[in-house]
Amino acid sequence: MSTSETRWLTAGEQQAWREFITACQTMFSAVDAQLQQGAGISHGYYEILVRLSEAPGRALRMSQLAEASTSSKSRVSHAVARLEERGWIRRTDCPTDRRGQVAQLTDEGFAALAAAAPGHVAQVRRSLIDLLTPEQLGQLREISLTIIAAADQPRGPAAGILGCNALTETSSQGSREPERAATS
Amino acid sequence: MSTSETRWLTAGEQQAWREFITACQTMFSAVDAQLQQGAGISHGYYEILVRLSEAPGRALRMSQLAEASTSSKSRVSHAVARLEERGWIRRTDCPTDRRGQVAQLTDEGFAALAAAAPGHVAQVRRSLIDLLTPEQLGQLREISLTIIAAADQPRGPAAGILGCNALTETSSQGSREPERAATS
DNA sequence: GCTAAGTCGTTGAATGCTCAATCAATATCA
DNA sequence: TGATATTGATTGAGCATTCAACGACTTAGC
Repeated sequence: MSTSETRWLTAGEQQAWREFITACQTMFSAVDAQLQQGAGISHGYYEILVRLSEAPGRALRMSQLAEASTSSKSRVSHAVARLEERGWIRRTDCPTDRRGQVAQLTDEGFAALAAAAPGHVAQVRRSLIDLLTPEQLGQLREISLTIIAAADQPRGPAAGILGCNALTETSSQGSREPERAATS
Repeated sequence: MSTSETRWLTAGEQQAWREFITACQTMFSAVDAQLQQGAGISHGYYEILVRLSEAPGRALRMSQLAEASTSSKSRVSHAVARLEERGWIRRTDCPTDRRGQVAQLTDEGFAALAAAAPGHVAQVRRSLIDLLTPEQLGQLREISLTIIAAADQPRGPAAGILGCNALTETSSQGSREPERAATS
């Protein structure tokens, strides 16, 4: 509700934003398509299987699984239900908390994951890793960590005198055409 | 079908990949949430409106709209149908090709976009632009363009002697545990 | 001109995600 | 202890996206 003037994106910022979106779209759709084709599974489901496979006993509480795969409880609940139908995951009652459920990767699930992994890794190389120099990979890591850190502590409007904008020059273009500033 | 050994990701590569995924998830979900809350619209739909707003006459053929928003014809078809129900887009027959349809942003649609833009831009700043130094923004652009370019010409297995992997050291860890190599 | 092939766009089914509502079990606290 | 709040997880409705199939039209080749 603040009355502050909108700081529209500069041309360069806008380009960066749009190119970034396009890159993500093409990359993730390629990864998704490969997994769908090679393993009949979406990337989201694949992540769930991976997190389980890495957990002790290949088992996790539903909440922990949700957190580990950075997704909602609801999503995990639905997904695990589907994966249970396939026989890749088994759900059991948690012994220490009678509200809880424990999702465990079955041997079939583990085998399916092991079968899917090589094709997926190859795709990840093709779509990202092998495209970048080691320097670029480091830069990307740095950028990713910055984004994640900012999301973890979403500081409100008052974040010190300079706020989080200290590094960027204000564009202050006045009121531009909405077309040019809508950013995507 | 090739019998080549899988080149698993190194620890650093794996970290980079996962952090990148997490960053994208958190960032896009924040952007999506803001748009949903502020304008009752998903980011995908917002993009469609933006592309139309930038087109001459605020109108585009369905196919061009699909291409401009890097999405499938089917998706655009469904989305435009929904946006037409809201009165934000109007569909008319194409005068030069009787198979074609032209989607045009209505005044209501343009007004809705103009109303949504400031909040969206602010969110994009908060979630990405203002978090990065100008150098980092440049690096991100470079990386994005590389990814996009690679997707445009998905060269087959034979891409010259060195292929596209010339820049990366082979990890060649033998057959690791599937858990450690599945990458997410 | 006529057929074959390709393009434009829509449709419906299947799948996955989000949101709000719900139930059951546990924590909190007076 | 008893009332209330909180947490763990599921459910179902609603919506977006994908995929394959289709109908309509156009283009290319002969």
